[in-house]
Amino acid sequence: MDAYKFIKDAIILGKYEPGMRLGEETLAKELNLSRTPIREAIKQLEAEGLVIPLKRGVGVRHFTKEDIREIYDLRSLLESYAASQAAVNRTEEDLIELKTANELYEQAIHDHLQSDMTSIRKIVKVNQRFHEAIVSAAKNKHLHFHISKVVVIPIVFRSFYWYTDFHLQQSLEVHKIIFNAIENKEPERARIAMHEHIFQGRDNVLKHLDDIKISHLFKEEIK
Amino acid sequence: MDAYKFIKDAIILGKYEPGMRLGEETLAKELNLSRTPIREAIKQLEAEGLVIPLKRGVGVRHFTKEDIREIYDLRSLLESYAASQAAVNRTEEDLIELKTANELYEQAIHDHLQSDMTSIRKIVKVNQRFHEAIVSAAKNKHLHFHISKVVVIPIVFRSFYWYTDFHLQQSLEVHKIIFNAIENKEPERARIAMHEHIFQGRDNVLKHLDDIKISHLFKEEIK
DNA sequence: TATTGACTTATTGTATACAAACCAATAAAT
DNA sequence: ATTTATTGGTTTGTATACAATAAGTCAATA
Repeated sequence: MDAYKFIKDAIILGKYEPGMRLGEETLAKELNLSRTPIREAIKQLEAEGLVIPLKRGVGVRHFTKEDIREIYDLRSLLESYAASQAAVNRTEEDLIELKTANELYEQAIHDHLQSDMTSIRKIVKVNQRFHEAIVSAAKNKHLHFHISKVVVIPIVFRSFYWYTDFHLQQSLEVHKIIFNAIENKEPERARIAMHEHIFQGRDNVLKHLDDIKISHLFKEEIK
Repeated sequence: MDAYKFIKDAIILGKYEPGMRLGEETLAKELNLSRTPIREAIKQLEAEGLVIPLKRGVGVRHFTKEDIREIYDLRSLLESYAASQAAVNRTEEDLIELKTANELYEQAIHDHLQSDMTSIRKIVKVNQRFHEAIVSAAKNKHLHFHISKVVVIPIVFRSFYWYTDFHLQQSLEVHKIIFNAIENKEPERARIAMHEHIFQGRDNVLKHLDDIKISHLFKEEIK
């Protein structure tokens, strides 16, 4: 298996504690590979900022509350812009994908049962699909590239864990507004709605993050 | 010497043609290193998008006119935001650095002689210092991280080559406006000025880029 | 008891050898 | 003549060995 993907997934799933020292040898054994491909994977992950060099070896990067604030600011800036550009550049195909993603999202929320992890994961997935569709519709590959790097981080600290039914309902409404604005080619309305949407998410996360360390509440869901 | 730095500098200086196939062995020989550290460097550069995997080996990424448009859009978005945030978060120290950078910029432009490469490079350098100071003053490490990746690319295709005296004079004026806005804590004015500034740069580059390939007009300046 | 220094061990950095994949060119067959 | 197969050389992918360096440990001394 590909070392880069494996380690990245492991980080996203929270398999490794932030700050925890990962030895090359250990990772190599775990993956039945030699150190060489492991090192390359790590270099890539370093360049993406998911992993940092430690005294000896590397560690999953530990994100502070300050980081979270900064990342959401940045993400909001980028995705709001993507939404506005989507409203300008979207094709009919984009619109179809957007519509599908949103219908699936509505469905997933409808089917959702409080604190059922399977249905939460489903929601996370279709939510990602909707956001991805918007970024695609914006037709800017470089924007896309950078957003994809920024978006990973909230996943690492389990932002979705704190979704409440109220928040989900609210999200659904905003998604609809965003879709509508993009459909009707109203960039400014799309931008504002997206901005609001992401800040709702941010506030929701920050509320639950008063100096608890964000680590790993989902150990059981890791194979 | 560090392989990552070496190769990156070589790309920025235009030592390698875009799309040109770079073999690991060749690079290794050039640097008196084995392939192992070279491969790591390449993986990092790939993650930054400066280099792409080719049929055989890697190549310096070739940026099209479309890329340039996208990159400047993105850069403008990010740096305008940085300017507005700088106007909010700047400290007194930031202000001093900003002032210094701007005075050096004025000096450099004043000393500038048409098409003298040494003085052009001087201008480029202090210009970078000014922009860097703004991003620092914005106090958002993640924003900083992504801007630094975006900013490299215009350097790769020698945007400064086409600076005219008129453009330089214009730049100086805008720099002053930006500084002023940040000093007086006027985020919106800073944002707009920065946006305008970067778009002037963009238009200037695009004007000169009608499907010539941007490659490497400065071979002689490379050791 | 704390601190320094030497020694031991663990971990990364680099080189190199070999395996696998790939491209190209040439030869054979239709 | 055109297409397909085969083979040779080049280039990357992976493993492994060894060198360099940093960390940890324990004892000796202040």
